[in-house]
Amino acid sequence: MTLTLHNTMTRTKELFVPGDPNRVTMYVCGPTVYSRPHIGNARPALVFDVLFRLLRTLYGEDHVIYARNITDIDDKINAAAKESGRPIGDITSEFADNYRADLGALGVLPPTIEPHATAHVGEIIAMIEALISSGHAYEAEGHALFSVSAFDDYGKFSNRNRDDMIAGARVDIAPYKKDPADFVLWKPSSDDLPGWDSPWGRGRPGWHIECSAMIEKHLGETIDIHGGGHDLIFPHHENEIAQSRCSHSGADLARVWMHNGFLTMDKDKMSKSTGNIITVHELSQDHAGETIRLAMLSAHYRQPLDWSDDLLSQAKSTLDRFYGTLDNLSDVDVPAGATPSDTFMSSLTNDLNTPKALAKLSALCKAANKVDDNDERARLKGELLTSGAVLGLLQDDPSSWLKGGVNDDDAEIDALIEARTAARANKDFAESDRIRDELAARNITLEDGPDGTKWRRDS
RNA sequence: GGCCGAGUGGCAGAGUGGUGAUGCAGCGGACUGCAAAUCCGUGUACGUCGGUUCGAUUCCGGCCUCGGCCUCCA
Repeated sequence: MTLTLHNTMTRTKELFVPGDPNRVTMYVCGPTVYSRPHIGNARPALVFDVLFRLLRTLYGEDHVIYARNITDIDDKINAAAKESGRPIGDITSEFADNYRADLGALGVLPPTIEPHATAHVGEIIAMIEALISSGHAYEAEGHALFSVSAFDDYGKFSNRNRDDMIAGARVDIAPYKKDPADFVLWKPSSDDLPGWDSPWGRGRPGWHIECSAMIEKHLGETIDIHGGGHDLIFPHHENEIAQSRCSHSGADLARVWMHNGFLTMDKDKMSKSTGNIITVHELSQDHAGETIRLAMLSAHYRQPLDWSDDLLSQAKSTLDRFYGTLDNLSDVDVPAGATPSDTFMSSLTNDLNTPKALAKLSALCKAANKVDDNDERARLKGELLTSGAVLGLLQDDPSSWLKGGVNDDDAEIDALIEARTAARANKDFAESDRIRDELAARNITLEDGPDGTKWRRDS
C-alpha cells in the first residue's frame, strides 16, 4: 500500500518514498521544558505518533527511527529557574518527565530516540565552526550569526522574500548583524546563565541550531520526514534548512515536511499569555486519555480544531459505541494474522486522514453489529482491533472501558442488578424499575440482553 | 502591508465537476414488560458576487469574515 503525505515544501500531496525502506527516519520538534504541556502542545505529539505507528505498520517496527528532541537550553527556562530559585537542571528534568507522562497517558509511544540539546553542545559547536569556515556564518561580539546572504534559497521554504521580512520586522535589529535577516547560532552567556566554552567565548546555542546538529548526528544529512507545528515553518524550519544545507553541500534536510494546524479553545486563540489554555494533565483528571486522543484525531491534522467540552463528550460517545460493539464480540476470538481493513488503511495512508479512518471504524462496527455468522464476526473484530491499533485506540478491555475501570462500588452494582433480575423474573416491574432508577441516579445505565443484564458507567 | 490557511446540514467533520461520507442530536419504525443498546428509514448543506462548463459545493477571479506566521518568540 502506498503512502501519500502533504509536503509543506511543495504545498502538495506527494507519494512518500523513503531514502531507505529499512531505515525510515522522522524528526519532530519536541518541547521546551519549562512548563506542563497544554493540549495544543499535544497535537503534534499525537499526530506524529499516529504517523509513527502507521510507518511501523507499513515498513516494519524495526525499520522506523523516530527522534523527538527535548529543548533544555532556552531563555524561558532560565527565566523560570531565576523566578523559582531552583537549579535549571531540576526544572528541565521535571518538565521533561511531565511531558513523557502526560503524553504517555494519551497513548503516545516513546520515540525511538529523545535527544537533549545540552547533550549535543559539542556537535553544535562543530557545526557552527564548519559554517563559519565555509563562509556561511560569522562571529560578532561574542555571537555567531548565520549569514542569510550566503544561502541563495533562504526564504524559499516559507515563501517570503527579504524585503518583506525586513518591512515586517517586529524586533529591533541588533547592530552587530551584517544583514538584518541574519540569525543567531551562538550567543554569549553572562555568569549567572548556563554556558559552555566555545571559540567565541562562554555562551549557549541559539534556538535553531540544536535541531540541525541532532538530526545530523542521529538520523543523517537527509531525513525522510520532518514535522512540527505550523508556527515553526518560519523562522525555525527555514533556518534549520539554511544551516543544514549549508553544512551538507546543499543536500536537502528532509524529503517531506509536515506541519499540523492549530487548536483554538472555545473559538478563541489558545494562548498562554491570555491564560486561555488547558494542560493535558488537567484534562486527564476528568477524561480518559483515549477520549482526549480520539477528540484530537477527529479532525484532519492540517485543519484547525476547536477544543471544547462538547468535542470531548462526542469523542466519549464514539468510543462507547466502538467498545460496545467490541463487548458484543467478546464471544469470538480474533483470527490469527488479522490485519487492518483495506478501506481504513487507504484513508489513513491518504495524508493521515484520521476523520475518514474513524468513519471506516464506524462502518466496521455497523457491519459487526448486523452480522450473525461467527467467522465473519471474528474477522470484523480482527479488523476493528488491528485498525484501532494503528490509531492507538480500542486496545482497552471493552467491559472495563464501559464500566469506567475498576471502582469500589462494582460489587454493589452487581448485587443490585441481581436483585433486579430476580424482581423481573417475578414480573415485579415496579421493583425492577425502582432499582434501575436508583442506578441511573448513579450514572449507571443498564442493558437487558438475551445473555443477562450488562451495565455501563456514563460520565 | 506580505505570505499561508480556513468558511459544508442543529452540532462535529470528510469529500467530490454530475447518483447529498461518517458520528452525535432530532423524527418515524423494529426489538423490549418498559427502557437501554442495536438495526431499518428519515435532511432540498456546501460564506458572497461573477466567470468557465451541458452541469460547480468542487475549477478560475473579485469581495466579505475568521485564524496563523512575518527572526532569537515556542
